[in-house]
Amino acid sequence: MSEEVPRPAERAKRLPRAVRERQILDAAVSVFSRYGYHSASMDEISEVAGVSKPMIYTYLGSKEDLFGACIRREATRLLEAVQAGIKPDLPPDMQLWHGLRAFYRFVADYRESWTVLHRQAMTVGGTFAAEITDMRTRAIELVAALVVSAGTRKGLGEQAEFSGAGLSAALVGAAESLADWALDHPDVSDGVLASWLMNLVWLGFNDLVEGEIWKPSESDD
Amino acid sequence: MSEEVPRPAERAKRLPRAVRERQILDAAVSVFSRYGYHSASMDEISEVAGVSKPMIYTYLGSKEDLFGACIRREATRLLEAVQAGIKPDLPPDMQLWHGLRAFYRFVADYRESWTVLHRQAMTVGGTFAAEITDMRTRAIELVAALVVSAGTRKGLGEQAEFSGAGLSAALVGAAESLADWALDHPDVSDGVLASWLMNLVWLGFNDLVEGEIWKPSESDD
DNA sequence: GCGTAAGGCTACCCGCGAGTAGGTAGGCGG
DNA sequence: CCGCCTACCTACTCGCGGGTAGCCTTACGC
Repeated sequence: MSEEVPRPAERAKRLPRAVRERQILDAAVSVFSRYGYHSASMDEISEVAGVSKPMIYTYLGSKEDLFGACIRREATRLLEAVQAGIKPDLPPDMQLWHGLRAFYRFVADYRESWTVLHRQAMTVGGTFAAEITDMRTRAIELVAALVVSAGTRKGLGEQAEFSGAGLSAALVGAAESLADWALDHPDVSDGVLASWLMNLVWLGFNDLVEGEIWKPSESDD
Repeated sequence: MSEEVPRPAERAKRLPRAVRERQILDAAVSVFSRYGYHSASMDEISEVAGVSKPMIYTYLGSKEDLFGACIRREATRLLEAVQAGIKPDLPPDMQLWHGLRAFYRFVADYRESWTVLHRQAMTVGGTFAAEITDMRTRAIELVAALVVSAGTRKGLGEQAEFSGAGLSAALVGAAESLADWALDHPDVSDGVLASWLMNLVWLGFNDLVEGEIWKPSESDD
């Protein structure tokens, strides 16, 4: 049988480093998103990647390094996706709406990325939690800027700024939570999700800005 | 020195089982809340509890059992705290407000409990995640019932019910996120937190119910 | 006082998984 | 056609931490 088998590329061999790194990161994100940082084993990641364990260590370093690389890649993706969706010269509510749509589109398209970023990254003590918290803080501040901008534009200054940070934190949490909910309801489009949130909070903001506030009907307790 | 030391309870010894179980659970909640399930070691828990490791195993079983016991105790505490705060014969918005206040009071008083329930319980694959998700779902359904009740009371039926589940998920997420935010701002009282949320969402709901809806100003894209 | 059961401990086992040593193979310059 | 560098693997080490075997000791009943 001197005939050479004509398909030597079934299990692709001898690929350039960049390609392998991509494969490894893809596998790592997938495994981390399913099991979380601690329960994920390097053996399983290497298996999913179709690569042996030492490859991972030579290319991406330790488990923590690998996880960091995942986090950073997915965070960048998310950030770029949202920024690409925003049109900076629109009024605040439209900016928020477009940002939300882009966000939900991203979550739907890359659910593993979202899971790793949102759920798993907090479970690794130390650096990554801080990094994620930082990203989240920036998102909150961005939203707060929109809200305050809308507030001052309408003339209400002090109160909007005071409660702005808390409200924005709440809004970001609402958006995240709705994203998780949407994972179980894939038939609901990103436009509908964004609209729900806008209806929920923006009308609330609007009323606040107009000076209408809710307060307990009787001041018992 | 035949004189007996009158305070034999400095390093208390030979305590009844119920007391030890309490100490162990307290220590476990504290350690789990700091490090998460996987990174927490039984050795550290035993050290914090002031008790040796075998005690934990004889009294509370395996690590997973111990964590389960923590989750269940803290969940019960939270549930009872919120239920104690609710007055069932008030109108929906007041019920929600009282529930929120009780919730934020609990989070402030037992921040470790909250951390374990909210952050760490999801990181243990399987049963506990399901249990927590279940609790959360019940909370969402409860809120949804309030919202729909307020909606139908005002005459709007179909639309409120349709988006009710998603909106409630968002609201619960907002409440949780604001709870996390409040952990870093202990000077903000539970009443203020609850009021912020009410202003944010209830006014939004109100507008929805009244038929006023937000929509993108121009239907580009 | 003295048996006995319940409270409590020290000192160990052992599997799992992160990380590595050292060797093989295939392509490319010369 | 030959060396050699780089892609790549098999097969190991080793420490951490969950879990346990077996022993000590104090209080209390009789």
